[in-house]
Amino acid sequence: MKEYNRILVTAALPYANGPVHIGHLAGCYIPADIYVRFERARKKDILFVGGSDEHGVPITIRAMKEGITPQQVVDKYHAQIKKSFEQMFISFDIYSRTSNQIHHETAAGFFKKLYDENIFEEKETEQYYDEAAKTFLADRYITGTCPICGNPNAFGDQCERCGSSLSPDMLINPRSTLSDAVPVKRKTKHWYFPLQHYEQFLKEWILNGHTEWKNNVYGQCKSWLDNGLQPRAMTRDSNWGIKVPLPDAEGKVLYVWFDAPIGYISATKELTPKWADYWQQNDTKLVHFIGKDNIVFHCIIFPAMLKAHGHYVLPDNVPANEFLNIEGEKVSTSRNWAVWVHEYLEDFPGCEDVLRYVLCANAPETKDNDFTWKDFQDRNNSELVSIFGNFVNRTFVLMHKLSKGKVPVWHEKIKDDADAELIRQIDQTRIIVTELLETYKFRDALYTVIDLARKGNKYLQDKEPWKKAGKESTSAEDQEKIDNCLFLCLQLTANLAILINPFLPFTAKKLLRMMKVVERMLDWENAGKIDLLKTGYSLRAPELLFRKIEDEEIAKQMDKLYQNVVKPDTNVEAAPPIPAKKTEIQFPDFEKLELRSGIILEAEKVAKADKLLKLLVDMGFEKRTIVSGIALHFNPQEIIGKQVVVVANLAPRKMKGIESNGMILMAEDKSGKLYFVNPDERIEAGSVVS
RNA sequence: CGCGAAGUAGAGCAGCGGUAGCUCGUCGGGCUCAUAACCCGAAGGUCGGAGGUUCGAACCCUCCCUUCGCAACCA
Repeated sequence: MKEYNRILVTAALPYANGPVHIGHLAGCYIPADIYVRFERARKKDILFVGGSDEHGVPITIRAMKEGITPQQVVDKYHAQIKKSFEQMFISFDIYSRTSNQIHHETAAGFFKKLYDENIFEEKETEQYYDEAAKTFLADRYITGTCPICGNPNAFGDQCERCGSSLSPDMLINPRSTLSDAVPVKRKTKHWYFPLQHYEQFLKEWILNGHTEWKNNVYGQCKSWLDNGLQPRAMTRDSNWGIKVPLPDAEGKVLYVWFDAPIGYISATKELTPKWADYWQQNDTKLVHFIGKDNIVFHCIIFPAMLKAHGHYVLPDNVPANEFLNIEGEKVSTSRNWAVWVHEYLEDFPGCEDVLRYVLCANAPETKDNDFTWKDFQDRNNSELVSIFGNFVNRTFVLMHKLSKGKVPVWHEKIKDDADAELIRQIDQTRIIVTELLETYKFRDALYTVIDLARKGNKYLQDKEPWKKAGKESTSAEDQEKIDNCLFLCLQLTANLAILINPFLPFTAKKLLRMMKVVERMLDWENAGKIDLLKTGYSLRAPELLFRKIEDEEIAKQMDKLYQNVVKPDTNVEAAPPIPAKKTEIQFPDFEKLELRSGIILEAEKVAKADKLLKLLVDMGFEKRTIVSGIALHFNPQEIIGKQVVVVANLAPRKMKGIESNGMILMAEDKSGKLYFVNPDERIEAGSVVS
């Protein structure tokens, strides 16, 4: 393994378009923080940088909707997010923001260098433009009728009803979601980053060089690399973002995924004049903590950018987590199906570590996991309170009862097998936890620490010091046994403080206070030692580390979750009265349509497509193949012989490799059920409809 | 459509060719210094489904199903 002399840790930049929820914490901030605290305790030279991602179209749209400026939007959420992280003790060395001057300069400079070296390809394309909102439209902001299933509210990139991926050109009657205007095509120029030139390099670096990366990360990278990389536009038409630093680039900004990862660099610059050591010295270990949706940007695009720029180090690892669901359903900020961190902090003051614990113990490290309030309560009450907290508490209570509140003497001569085994376990735990943390297995590491407390409980139970002390007067021999037992339990408590510190820093602090020792004791090199608390040292009275969480509190949270959720809104589906919204047309426009009646002769499902039926329709003068997205509504057998109306002069289109020559007219009710449109009596196939 | 990841007891996970296991939870018993730990015992699984390879499959192969992610939002 490579020797590193310094470590740079980044956590994904949260988008300053809303508050953070527990999925964000579980995804990358808690794992990153655990790792950083661990390495700091090992006295490594390590920096932890992060910040808010404050550019991109959704912010401008939110600003428009709320009638404020984009800057006001990001100011509000940046402050809120930063505060949530601080309160959760996420120990960033700097939490910056991409709207900073220094970031604008850094990102623009990065772009300019690539431009000057002729790395970009300039391309002019036609894109939809909203003349009312005076802006180019991202695919997502164009809606229209889905050509596959007829959903009138399909988006330019995807139809959410039938799941087909689309491009804006495929939409029938496209409209802008911003102004409802009919978008027009306009020419626009953009700068493309030729990812394909870095394909060989990336293959070598990742597929051969980083086989240790997590399955989900490695698999995703392999998939991209095997499919071949394409040039990717690194600029956008917008006025909110980092201006493209070229003379002929009015109204152009950097693509957010070009700008955001450079934010890691800018934040480091802002933090320290020695930033270049962390980014440009080969002996730096760069680690990106992210969620799975971000894998491609951190493993493919950003490294390719860094490589193109030159001089920069590439990530040593990208331990991406999967997603956290809540009560069985995926987090949705728009439906308000989320547990917001700022609300948790209000509802459970002093329980920051409980959330840190639960989100780590149940972290989505290998697959999507589920957060439930019941699980939250159980883990708190049985693991934190009953096992960890209880061990510490009974140790302290016994120490005050049986050893006058002081660390007792250790009598080496009567050390027995149980003592030796406990000492061995303490050191063993240190070794295992160290290795697990080094390999980003935080869930297992945390379990191992809790398990040590469990072993402590067992040791105490087996020794039963309270029994020996129960008599009128305790014999000297018994007192020595009590001394040894409590001595080891206290040393174990000190070790627990060190080992739990990366995970539960508030708890570690409390333990320090109870033991009246300084923060330095938490240095990782002290783990495994059994002379951390000196004989004769008097300790404070125990304070409870954790409190029980009652059923009512959980019930309250469940109510809150279910009451505040935005019901799948029929508004969104039905609100825009589509027919009224279409622009008026002239008779010649209508005349262009050739509508004819036909009769379905054959119908069969199209293989490997859920929604498509392949139909053979008798048009009188000919028989035509038409592919129609109605398979979810009709069985092939029952529609044979059905009379239909066909748009006969629609340009042919291939679907699933079958050429479709026309379109069957269907009517749809509010529930989405489809009905054939046809003459109310049988007429000759091919008859003109007008 | 395709690609990637995942699907093992109520929950969370391990096992990845040789009798299905761990933690929590549930039920019964013992013990009691403590925010009821610890000990003993029990219930609970056709290891997503169907085929195949093998003396033997949770594990290897094939097909299928479900969930999540996937290049202009998103941990």
